[in-house]
Amino acid sequence: MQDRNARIYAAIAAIPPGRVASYGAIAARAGLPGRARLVGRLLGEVPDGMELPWFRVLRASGHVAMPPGSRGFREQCRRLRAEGVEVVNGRVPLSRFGLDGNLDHALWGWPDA
DNA sequence: CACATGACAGGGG
DNA sequence: ACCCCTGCCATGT
Repeated sequence: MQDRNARIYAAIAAIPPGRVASYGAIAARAGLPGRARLVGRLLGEVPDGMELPWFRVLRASGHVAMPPGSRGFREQCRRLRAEGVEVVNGRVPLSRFGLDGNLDHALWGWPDA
């Protein structure tokens, strides 16, 4: 059970800077296909201080998942732009920055393939 | 124990 | 491209 969370965190930590991934993609890479919601629930409970690139996780549509205008929303957009990711109206062009759905899988440098 | 909720996703209209 | 509905599943009432 706890091991499950660890794998999800690992999947998120593996997203290269300047790129983004969807909740579903993270769940899949963590060996939990179809459990995107689980990933979202976990991100909502990331203990302060835990170092994790949570801001690189978006909806499958490329949208930032938090309520537009909310504190977290702005924080996420800010951090993404800080590393060169383009955010337009709370949305990121997955065609260019997305890790899933493209030919960029080679960039996921983790232990499987 | 039944029911509502949620940082989700995919398919259809 | 947007809205709605359905499938999912852990938590909280």
